Parts: sequence; structure tokens; C-alpha cells
Amino acid sequence: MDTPAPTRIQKKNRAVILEAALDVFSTHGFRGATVDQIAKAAGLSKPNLLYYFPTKEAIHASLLEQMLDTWLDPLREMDPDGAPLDEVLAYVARKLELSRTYPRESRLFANEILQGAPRIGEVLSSDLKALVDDKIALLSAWMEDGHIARVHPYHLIFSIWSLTQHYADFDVQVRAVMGGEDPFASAPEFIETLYRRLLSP
Amino acid sequence: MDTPAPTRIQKKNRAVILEAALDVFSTHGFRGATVDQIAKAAGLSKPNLLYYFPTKEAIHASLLEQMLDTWLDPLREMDPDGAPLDEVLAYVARKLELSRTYPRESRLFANEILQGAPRIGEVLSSDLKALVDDKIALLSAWMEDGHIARVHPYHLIFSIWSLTQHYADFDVQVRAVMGGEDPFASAPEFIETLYRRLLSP
DNA sequence: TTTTGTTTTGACCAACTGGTCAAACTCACG
DNA sequence: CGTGAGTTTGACCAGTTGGTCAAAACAAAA
Repeated sequence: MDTPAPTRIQKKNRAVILEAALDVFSTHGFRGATVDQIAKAAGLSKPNLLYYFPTKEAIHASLLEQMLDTWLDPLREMDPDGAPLDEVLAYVARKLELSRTYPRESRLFANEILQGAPRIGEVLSSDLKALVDDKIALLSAWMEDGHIARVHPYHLIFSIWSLTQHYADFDVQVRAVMGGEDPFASAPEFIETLYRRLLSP
Repeated sequence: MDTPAPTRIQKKNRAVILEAALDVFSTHGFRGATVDQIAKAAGLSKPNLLYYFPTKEAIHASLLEQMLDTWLDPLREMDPDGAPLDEVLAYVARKLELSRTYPRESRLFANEILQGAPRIGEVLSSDLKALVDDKIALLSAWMEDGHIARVHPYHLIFSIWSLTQHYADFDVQVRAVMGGEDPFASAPEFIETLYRRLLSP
């Protein structure tokens, strides 16, 4: 019932494949990506790739799972014992940093959601909802106690997600409009200002 | 050199096809959508559909063009002679209303951008950039004159786009997290509050 | 070296894809 | 009615797709 320990080659190739697949899936979506494309990007033949992952679906699932975990970390870290405004601002900053560092993961997620979340719909309405509800309670308490301004807490969370992920998901558009300027140079300050003004009691 | 006037049947079928194609493209993306799928959704046979549009690409292009136009209208309407804060708030409200009324159009656009805007990249960096730059100048002037608070104008625009479109593009996620509650019931107030606090001088 | 397990590949397959085409059907109008 | 244009379709095609398989190549331990 135990999986045998992966060999050196297995470890390396699985990593190479996931890296290549992230590239391809995040820019073409699940159906738009082809196994051949991923194999070529990974420097393997198609049958060789399918020796390490049974199906295209399995590669995608593996990426989604790995991504969801790191993706929710910043929210988990929001500390009930910290200073309310600082905690929210820190969450926002971490989330934005994630968008800058892992834009492909963000686009992978966006693709999945856009298409109706066929593969992670249940995770959203169980795990994600539970986590969010927990943090909503925390935010509501902070508002109740006058530590931060009273706003609709769900929309507060959504606004953080949308504002930060926008820079990863709509990167092409942002850069097309801004010309040469680097969006990430000025985004953190803008967003911090926004939440300071919104939430200062 | 003139296109013959479309017959009654042509008018009807072209409309039916575009309607069906919007459904399919917006949820599956360009490559994820199949001509057969669109034909079935339109109640036509595949060859019949291809009698009205030469290629899959042509249907998609037609939808994108039509969408881009209505999509930019709210921004165009921002009036230099209006009251600055009210003009921005009105723009935000119109944009949010668009997300509620035309979520499929929003997702069609999101799909295109996510995949690197292969078909509308040029429009973005020419037409869209020109329009935005024009409005950026207006916003900057308003800030200069102290009518609205001074913030990075590009990011202000991006924030409006991301906050409003989020409700269309990430609809499944929003609803999964909120449970039964209708996001559009409370979103307008939240977003207006946000921009009031951000921009009040 | 032999042996055993792991890794890689070329050839292959069935299903699906976008698109074509000639033939049939329908419709409006004289 | 008849006729010509507009419309619809079944059969078909070549290219692509995800995936299989047996055989070959390789690695490592004995």
C-alpha cells in the first residue's frame, strides 16, 4: 500500500514536467494545452512524459493542488492577535507579492475559475469557504470593536483578491496600457494607500 | 464592392450563432470551444453554421469586436465638465453594472487577455492605450486642482477594472464563498464607499 | 559480466477537430 | 405553377489529439 521511494531521475523529471506544464497550462488553459506541447517544453518525448504522469488531467490536478496551497497561505497567516489594520495591510502586501512572484500560478487559477471551476468547485465551497468564513469573523470582530472601519467583509476580501491578482492575470493589458513602466514598482504603494483610506476607523 | 443586404434568415441565424458562440467561447475559451458545440447550441448543423461564418476564428473575432466597443463605452463617457468625484463614481457604477448585465462578455475578454491577448494585443496598445491616456490626463488634472485625492492614476483605472470585472470573471468563486447571498446586492455600495474614501480630497 | 529493474522511444490507434463539397431542399417572387 | 437564388445537409477529408504498447536502451547491483 506504500508508494516506492522515487528515484533521482523520477524526482528530476517530475519537477521538469510540472514546471513546463505550468507554463503551458497557464497561458493556454487546460483544453488549449496539448501533451505534445508540454513534453516538448520539458524536453521529453510524449510517451516518456506519460510514463511519469498517467494523463494530462493528472498533471493539471497536481499543479492545481500545489498552487491552491501556497495561494491560500497569506490569508491563513492573518493573525487574530496582531494589530488589525497592519494585519490586513500585511495580507494585501503578501498577496500582491505572490502575484508578482508567481504570475503563472495566478493565471492557472484564473483559467480554472473562468471556466466554471469544473475541477476545484468543491474545494472552493468547502475548504476555501471555511477559511474565508473564519477570517470574515475575525474582520467583523475588528470592525465591531472599532479597530478598522466597518465595510462589507466579504467584498473586502474579494477586493483584495481582485486588486492583487489583476496584475498577474491581466499582465498583458496592464503593460500595454502603461507602456514601458513597471506596474509592480508603483502598485504596492497605491494599494496600501487604498486600504489605509478604506479601513482607517 | 458592396455587401448584399442580409436576408431575414441571415439576420436571424447570424444573431443566433453569435449568441450561442458567446456562451461557448466565454466558458471554454477559444481553443476549448468547438464548432460542433457552438452549432449544437445554436440549433444548426456544423456545415450550416459555416455557411454563415467562414471560420471559427471569424465568429470569435466578430464577438470580440462587438464586445470591446460596449466595454469601453463607460470610460468614454467620463465627462471633463462634470463634478470630478461624481464622474469617477458614475464610471465605476456603470462598469459594475456592465459586469452584472454582460458577464459572458467580460469572461470572453478575460480569456483573451489571460492567453496573452493574441488577437487583440494591438488594439490594446493603440486604441485602448490612447483612450486611457486621455482619461489619465483628465484624472491628473482633477488631482492637480485638488478636486480628488492624489493617487497613481493608472492604478486607479486598473483598480476599477479589476474590482468590477471580478464579479463577472470570478463569479463561481464569489458565489461559492458567499453561499446563497447575491454578490450584486451589496457590491455597489461597497465599491462606492471604497472610491469615496480613496478619492475624497 | 550478467541480471534485474528503470527509463526511453518509434510506431501505432481511435476519437475528435475545423473545414469542404456536391447534392438536395426551401423559399420568395414573377 | 415554375424558376432561380438562398439554405441545409450527409458524407467526407486531412490534421491533431490523448493515450497505448512492445521493444529497445540504460543503469546499477551482484
